[in-house]
Amino acid sequence: MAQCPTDLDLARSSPFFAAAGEAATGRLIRSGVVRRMAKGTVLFTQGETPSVMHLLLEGSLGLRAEDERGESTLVEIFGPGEVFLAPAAILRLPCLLSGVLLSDSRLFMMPMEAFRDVLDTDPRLARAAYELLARHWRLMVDQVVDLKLRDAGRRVSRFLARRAPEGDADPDGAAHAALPEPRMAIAARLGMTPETLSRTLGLLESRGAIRLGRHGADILDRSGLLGPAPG
Amino acid sequence: MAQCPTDLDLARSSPFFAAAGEAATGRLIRSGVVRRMAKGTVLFTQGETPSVMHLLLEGSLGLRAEDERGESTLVEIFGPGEVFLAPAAILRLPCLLSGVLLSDSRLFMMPMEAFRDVLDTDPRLARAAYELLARHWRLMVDQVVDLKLRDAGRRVSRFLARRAPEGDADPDGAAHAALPEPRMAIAARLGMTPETLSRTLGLLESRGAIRLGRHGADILDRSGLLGPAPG
DNA sequence: GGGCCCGGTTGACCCATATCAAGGTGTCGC
DNA sequence: GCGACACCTTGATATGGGTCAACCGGGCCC
Repeated sequence: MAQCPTDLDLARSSPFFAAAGEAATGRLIRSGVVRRMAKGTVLFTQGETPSVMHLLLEGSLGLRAEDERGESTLVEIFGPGEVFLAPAAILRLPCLLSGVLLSDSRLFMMPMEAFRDVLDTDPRLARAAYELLARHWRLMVDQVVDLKLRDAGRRVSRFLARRAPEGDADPDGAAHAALPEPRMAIAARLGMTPETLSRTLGLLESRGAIRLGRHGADILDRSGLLGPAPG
Repeated sequence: MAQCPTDLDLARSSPFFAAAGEAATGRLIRSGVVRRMAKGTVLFTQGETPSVMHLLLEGSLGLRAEDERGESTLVEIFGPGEVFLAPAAILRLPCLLSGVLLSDSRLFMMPMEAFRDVLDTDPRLARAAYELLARHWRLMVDQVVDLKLRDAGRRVSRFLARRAPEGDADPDGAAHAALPEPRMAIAARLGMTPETLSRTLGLLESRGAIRLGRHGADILDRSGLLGPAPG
């Protein structure tokens, strides 16, 4: 009940609510609550029709898919500021994926009904929704291309490069890519086994392209990451 | 210039325009034209900012991705009724993919500016847009899961099963899956080489699950398609 | 109608990555 | 501080599917 104001301010400042405008944001914020949840918590489950939408304030969430045999993988890893379940909410369909917290997190949760009500009446929320979906569609397309066209080395390299801030002050191009998620999760996201991820990171380090640390990697030589040239 | 009325009626009856409502549909229809284009035509090119949106009336369009080395693949194959370039239009970003006709086709083409104008003012078009994007997002997620979790045999089997009408009258479960696209295109869509696709289809046929024809396959035994059991 | 060309199939081989199996190493509870 | 466990890495082997090359077969043009 007693929600910390800073949490709600954080929610307001997320890209999604920023795009949705004051009116819609106010209505949605009033309808929801902020909660802290532990690593491993399953927020929604593949095949179930969700009843709450989630905005991640802090932490990390993985979208997990399970096939008919019970094998599972991570389709995407999202960080703070992201909103989930919009497609299921919009299409009134069961979730395609489960949402699992990869670290202790803080979330803003709003009832799906409230979201749909505001979506129907507020054009700016509709706009925020289609912009969000367009962005997420592009993320998935990028990943399909990655899986079809690039080998393990290039996939890992691209993943590291995208995690490291581009405009780094260091002229050497040194930048830090945080990797707080378990290796297993990152490997699944990249469509490979943890063993292959480990070996690939080792190779990159031995070439001097990166330096591996506890919870991340320093990128020492961006051009040394596995590019188009044979790896 | 002289647009055939039946073409425009066809456009009106597409799921997208049906969801967009009369007003928006009328405005968009007036702003665009119907054109016939030959197989192989590139409607839009990866990296370029598009200026027209396309609605496929008849034929087949492939979304092609090319990586930094010039290798390319097909991310998705779409049939009549589908609308393309919505994400690029919405985000005002260059195309992530090229659009190539896989067969002679008829298209309705409307200027992107018109689309954006109506999108800003008509809530029903906004709704059609986010429903379209939500659906397309789910298609891409499904494909990522396919690529990460299922082997070639299962991918081909799922592809055939989805192409064949579910509610078939024949109690044997016999149904026809049309495969008008070149094998090369289908193989790329499924993330494999034409050779592997050919061998996999051959295997399915030798098991009596399908019968291969000129431009399609009859599914003789749905349960004989490669399922969870070892292939 | 005959030859040519292109998409498709078939076969032999190979490689990237999965799989299986130990062996580290840091962290957390006691 | 010490044990134990979880996570990660490293090593050896197996394999699915890619690659390369030869071989169809059918459509099309002359």
